[in-house]
Amino acid sequence: MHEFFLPVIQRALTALGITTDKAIRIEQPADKKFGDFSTNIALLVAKECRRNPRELALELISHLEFPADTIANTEVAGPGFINFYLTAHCIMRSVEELLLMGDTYGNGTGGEGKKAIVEYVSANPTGPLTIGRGRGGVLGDCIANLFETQGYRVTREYYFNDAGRQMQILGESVRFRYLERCGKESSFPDSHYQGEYIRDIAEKIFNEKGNSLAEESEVEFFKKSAEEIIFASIRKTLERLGIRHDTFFNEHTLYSAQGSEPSRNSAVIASLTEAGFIGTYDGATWFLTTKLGQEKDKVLIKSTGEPSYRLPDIAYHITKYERGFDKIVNVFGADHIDEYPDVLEALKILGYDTSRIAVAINQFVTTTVDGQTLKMSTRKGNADLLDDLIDDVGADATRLFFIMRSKDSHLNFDVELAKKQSKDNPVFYLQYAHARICSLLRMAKQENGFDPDSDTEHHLLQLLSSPAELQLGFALLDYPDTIKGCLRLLEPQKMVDYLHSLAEHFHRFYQECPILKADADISRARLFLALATRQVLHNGFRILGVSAPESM
RNA sequence: GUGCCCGUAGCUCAAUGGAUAGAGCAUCAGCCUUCUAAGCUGAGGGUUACUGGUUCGAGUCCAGUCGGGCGCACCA
Repeated sequence: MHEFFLPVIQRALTALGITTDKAIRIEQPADKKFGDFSTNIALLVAKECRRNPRELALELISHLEFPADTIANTEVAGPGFINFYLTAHCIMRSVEELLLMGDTYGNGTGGEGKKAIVEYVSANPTGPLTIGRGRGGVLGDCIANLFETQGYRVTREYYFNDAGRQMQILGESVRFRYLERCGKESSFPDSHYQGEYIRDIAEKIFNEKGNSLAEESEVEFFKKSAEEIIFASIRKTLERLGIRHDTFFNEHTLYSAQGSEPSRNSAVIASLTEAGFIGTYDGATWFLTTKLGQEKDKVLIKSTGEPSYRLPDIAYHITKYERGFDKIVNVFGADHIDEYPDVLEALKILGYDTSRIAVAINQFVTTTVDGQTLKMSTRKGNADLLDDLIDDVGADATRLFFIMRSKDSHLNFDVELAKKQSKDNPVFYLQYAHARICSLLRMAKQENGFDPDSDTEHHLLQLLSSPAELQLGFALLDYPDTIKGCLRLLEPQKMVDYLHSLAEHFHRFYQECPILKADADISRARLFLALATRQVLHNGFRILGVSAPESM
């Protein structure tokens, strides 16, 4: 609805000869007695105009010109708010349009012709996915979905490294377990991966190779096998949540020279050297971030000659620019919080427009079972596995629980609650609304021959006028703005809240307004309203990646 | 010590600088001979951790204090 009000208010301001750099904002008052929509523009500009805000608001009102039969009333209230009340006609007209748009309702055009990349999960294949990773995975997936609604061509990317030290340790861990399996003495180090899955991998190798590798001192085979097996399991887990990446970017490709061209890592060092931000001391090559006011310089190439993770990270981001992405979104957990500012600084120095980059950081997940908090660590092998959680509570609850809290808040995942097949579980409240509508439509077809595909007299909606009907209709109009709000903040949680409140409006409407038992025209009008609600629930569920059950 | 996040009802969490701080769960009281009661209606429950500041207006912004989480490697 923002698009509806903004130009009208802007014209009124111009008519009064007021220019301001303050953004006009349209908000929805919490309390309906302050209107369906409201603006504080008079309060904002009053000062610079040296005017009384109320008087200014009154004058503004007289210059507002809305299309016929859309605004029932405009008033000035409080210190100078301007409150607007929509007509029933306006609300139901919009619901009619919604029905015509169907699956595309809520979509925008802001991203047409643009490319976006969303990078998420990006776990190295050292072990099965943990619950903590799941939160970032679902968050990233939803963000990608949100960008698609605006017309962006979205690439979902997974960045990984199969060459670092952690992978080496992984290989060694498997080798130790394998030797144990062969009946040999092995002193498994505390520093290595303790998880049961290491034994499973060793077992698998033993079953295929017997003890033929017992004398093998090279760890390479064990590492490679482990990587393959673990990666397959990660992808399988993600698939269960409906998360599919388009591209898997191997960090190691940044290390090797391309024909006569130097490696991407070297190219970064060369450019940063040219810019004067590279120094060498203590046997290492440093990014001179102290020049940018930071406390310490950051190592780009270790004294061993290997790049630290920062260098390929910078090189990696350059590829995102070179691949032509207009919007670059990175999703990661709070433990990587210190990582990206250096990357941004380097990109800035190298002349890249870092305003294209948006970073979504999700805080940690603590899992509680029976009120007990579980602490996790992949290394120690006592991690909560994402797979186990999905087994326990199902994919829908897993996804919804991960995004029903703001990404900035520490998520308390109550496994007992998510497991409950009862109304305590918020997943059911949303899905129930959808199932209820489907059931209603089935019955309408059976008993009254109502068929949404051929029955298109949507104008009957104009017959509806009760508060429950209008409030539901009004809630439906919020959906497009909700998407935009989610995108602005990279925060799908707002969609969960919105859908919850939409479901609430529907249930109230359902309670108060007989649908199949009403007079023929009213009955059809209410069916259209229910149909529109189902459409919006359906569209919203698709963004969240939650299923829309037709019966429960 | 320092960087980032958080501190809001008994619990889990909302609230683009706006008007009387809201939901769910839990507690209590109502609503099914009627389209799915996995629902609806109502009640109680708050010094928004604390202290200052900015402004017409602060849970929100700024400074400080106190608590909790996560980082602070020549690991990723």
